[in-house]
Amino acid sequence: MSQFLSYDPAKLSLAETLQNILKEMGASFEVNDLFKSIEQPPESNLGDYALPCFRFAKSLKKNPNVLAEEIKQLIEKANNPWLAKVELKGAFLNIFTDRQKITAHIIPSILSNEQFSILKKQSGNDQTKVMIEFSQPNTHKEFHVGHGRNVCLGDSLCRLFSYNGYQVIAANYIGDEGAHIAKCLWGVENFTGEQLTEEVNNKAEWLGQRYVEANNLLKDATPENKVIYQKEISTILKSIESKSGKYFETWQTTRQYCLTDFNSIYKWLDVNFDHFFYESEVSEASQEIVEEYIKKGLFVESQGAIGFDMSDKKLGFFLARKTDGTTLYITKDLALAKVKFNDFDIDRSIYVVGSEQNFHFKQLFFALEKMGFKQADKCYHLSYGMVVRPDGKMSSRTGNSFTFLQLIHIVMAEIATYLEKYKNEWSMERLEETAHLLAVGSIKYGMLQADPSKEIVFDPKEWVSFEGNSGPYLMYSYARTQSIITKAAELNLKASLDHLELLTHDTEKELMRSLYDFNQTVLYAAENYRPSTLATHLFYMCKSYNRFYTEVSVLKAETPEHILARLALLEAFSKTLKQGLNLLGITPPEKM
RNA sequence: GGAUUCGUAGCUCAGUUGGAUAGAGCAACCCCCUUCUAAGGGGUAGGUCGUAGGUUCGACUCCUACCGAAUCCGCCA
Repeated sequence: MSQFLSYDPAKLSLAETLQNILKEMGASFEVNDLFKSIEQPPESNLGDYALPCFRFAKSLKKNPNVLAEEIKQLIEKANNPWLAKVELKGAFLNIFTDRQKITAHIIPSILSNEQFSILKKQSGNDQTKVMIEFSQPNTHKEFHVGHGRNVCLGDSLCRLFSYNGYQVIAANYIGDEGAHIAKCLWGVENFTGEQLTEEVNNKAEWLGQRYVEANNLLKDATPENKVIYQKEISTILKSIESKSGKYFETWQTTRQYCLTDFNSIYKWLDVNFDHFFYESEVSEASQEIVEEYIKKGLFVESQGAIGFDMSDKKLGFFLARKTDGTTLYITKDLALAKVKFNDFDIDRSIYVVGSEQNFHFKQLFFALEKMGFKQADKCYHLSYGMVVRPDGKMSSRTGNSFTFLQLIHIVMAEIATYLEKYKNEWSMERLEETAHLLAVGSIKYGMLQADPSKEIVFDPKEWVSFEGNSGPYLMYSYARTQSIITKAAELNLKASLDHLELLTHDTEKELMRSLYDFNQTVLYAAENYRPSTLATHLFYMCKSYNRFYTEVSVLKAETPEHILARLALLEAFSKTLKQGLNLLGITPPEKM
């Protein structure tokens, strides 16, 4: 188990030394536990690690300040090769690592790529199969920026889990059935404008508009008309669900239009799925589940409908079948979960779904538990906040939303202006390629740098401002490394590990520390389902790099040895940044 | 009415699971391109961490109450 901590060998070694010291004193602590209680001082000049001694003082019944002094002396006596100096400040011990040893460890480890497989090899996660379900768009509706956030989050999560050694199945669950589609097709039937043909661009958007109109028509209808309309819609829904009749055919073609549109967005975003589930696939199974659990007595009749009374758990009533005999979204989720557990043999199931469905998942997971699924407690709902407009919420029902394609166009326009400086130098193809990479990186970073649980206020003006903490800033930092590396190659200069002891500048030490902490951050990001912590770390890493860039010169360094050592650091940074961006789903261009 | 989440600089947000003097980015003001890409770097200014209690060596972080916001609470997904 303590092997798993070897992504930070210095801290692990310190924890082991500490364990021996405390044992001598008569207190027994696990290495793991001690490892966790070693912190980072508030400022880097205070040291590399900090150890508050209060808890040890408590269990040894000693004065914390006195104990800290005792521990300090024993650490010094232990002669741990990773450690250089210990300073005492109240009950805090500030510990300085041996710079040379850290440098000699981290740079070669990164350059050989070993650093990037430590977690995969040593985490012991390789026997755990995780299914991450995300995106879940509804057909016959536009794909708006909120859906975009979901895709970016889910994709990054897949990459993070994979990096940490898990077997990952990226799953999509398409909502291709249900009342909203019946409404949409009803809207299509009542629509007199330009019809949907092969030539229409963004067919999902066209259908989404019909859906909005249908909703408005229903809302404004007289009570008598409303009854008629509802009946018509219900007829359409039944035709779709029974997979027969004229509406079934319309459903098939329009559904396919939407799937094609979605796939082109996934392709643009460089997001891949291992498996697609469809709501229409599980509707029959969901009916069977209702039957099965009526027999088992879990589901009961109530007000003409069927469901599961959870009011004693403050979860209200789980509605499984409507009075008209059709099932609901949540019923299909029961059937889908069963397929996931039984057919895919997964150990963990993660659902990336918006926070407005928190209650839905509480009901769902509780139902699964009571239905006897052992994996129910291995289900996790990664809830994320909505993307809202500065003037309020977005809703595809009212049409008050920003589509993802609109976002792409806004960002692309801004990037085109920036890339004009290469207009005469680059081919059209290269310009387009670079613009694409920059747009994807800008959007993904924007979606991921915020804590998932919080709302994102989507202000188009903010999103095209590419300064400071933004995707382009990180990609620009990467491009700056490539520029130097290319020039070095032209001069026949090769990074060398022979002079690493020359890396003593403040900015070099700061950058090194940031590289050293990379794996710790990635581990944390996956365990907490928070790509945002990785995004923040990468930002600080680039901040260090850009300071390094302005304060010291690589190619015009003091001595030839300095050039070679700095090239090694530069390459290590470049590789780490590229790996980190990859975990966010971002591929930086080599030049921008 | 109940449940969940949230409230940190003018704005947008970090804050390593309870640690030391609360940090960034925008916006404002002032510096730095004959020097590896200025989408960069440095600096100034900006704070009663929603409010009031509690828990302890120590609270932005945990507990309670209140104020405010968002979402959800049976025939939508």
